[in-house]
Amino acid sequence: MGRAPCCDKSKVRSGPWSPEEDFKLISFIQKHGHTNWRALPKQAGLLRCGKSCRLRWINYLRPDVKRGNFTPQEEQTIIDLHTSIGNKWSKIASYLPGRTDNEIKNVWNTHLKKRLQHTRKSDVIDYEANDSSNMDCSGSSYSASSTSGEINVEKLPILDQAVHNFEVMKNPNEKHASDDHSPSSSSHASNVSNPCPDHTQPEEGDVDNGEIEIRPDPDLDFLQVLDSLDPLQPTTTENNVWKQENNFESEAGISKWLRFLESELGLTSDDDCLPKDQDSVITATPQHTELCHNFQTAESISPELEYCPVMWPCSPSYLGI
DNA sequence: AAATTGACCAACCGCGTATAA
DNA sequence: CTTATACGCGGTTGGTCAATT
Repeated sequence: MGRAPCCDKSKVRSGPWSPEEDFKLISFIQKHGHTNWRALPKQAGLLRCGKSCRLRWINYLRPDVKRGNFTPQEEQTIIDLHTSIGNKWSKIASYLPGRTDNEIKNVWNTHLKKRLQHTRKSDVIDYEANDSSNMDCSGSSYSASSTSGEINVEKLPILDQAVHNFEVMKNPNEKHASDDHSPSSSSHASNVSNPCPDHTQPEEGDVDNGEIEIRPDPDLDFLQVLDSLDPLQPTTTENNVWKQENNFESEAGISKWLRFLESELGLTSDDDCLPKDQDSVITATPQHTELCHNFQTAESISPELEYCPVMWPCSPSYLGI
């Protein structure tokens, strides 16, 4: 006799999430939070099981989730912690703010494990060739020190290494004893107030004079719009100026942004939601206006899309900080 | 150009555990 | 204390896309 299924599989959808489903989930959690995952799908009007909703939220939709490539410091932290505690992905994730256990697990299985296996083989070859005492690092000798410019923390106890790496991530601007300025860590220097990798950074081919190319794609995923508008994400020089002008470093500034976002997306139905004083007015860049237009076009294509025009909660407790 | 292979990652599955009744 | 329920975690799968043959 097997375990009872968590939900009636015949009545729920599975597979990749559509933008509409994402939108419904975000809207619901914005408004009501997530106290009961099992009841959430029904209340939110989603044909998904609660587990699926939870996973989608935690791994992808959560506002503080960090996307983009892992930094060498993050990879080193994963390696060190895995050496110490094994496949405790959620525990490892707790040392990497914004990273999910699923993402870390994927990175380990697809990149780091293979890299370590390769490095271990190299170590054996080196050992046999040199017949020297290069094995006294007992287990951590295979750390990714082969990458030039890595922090040389192999001499530290494993957990101390992890803590060290964590501190480096938290304070990328701070000078650490063995830090260098390898190209791989240049993102830190350019993102002083936000150590997150810049996944909104235009890639080669998308750039024209340093500006993001606005694609007139009516199906533009609304999350891309949100990302592009997010003042917490480092983007272009123009956006940085925009962020400074609007004081987005403060909670009041973020609140202003959210009001602006609602207004631009046409989510406010009356003047009550609009800024009352001049201090709350945000100046939009042309690309923000364009992106919002794209979203509205996409929304008109999916009329069943239902959005709750509520403020995105910004409190640390909501963000799980 | 078509077929195959491999890498990547989002999502699913089932088990262990915490908690409320 | 026992049982039922829900959540969280770790292992695994399957779809997509790019590289290779």
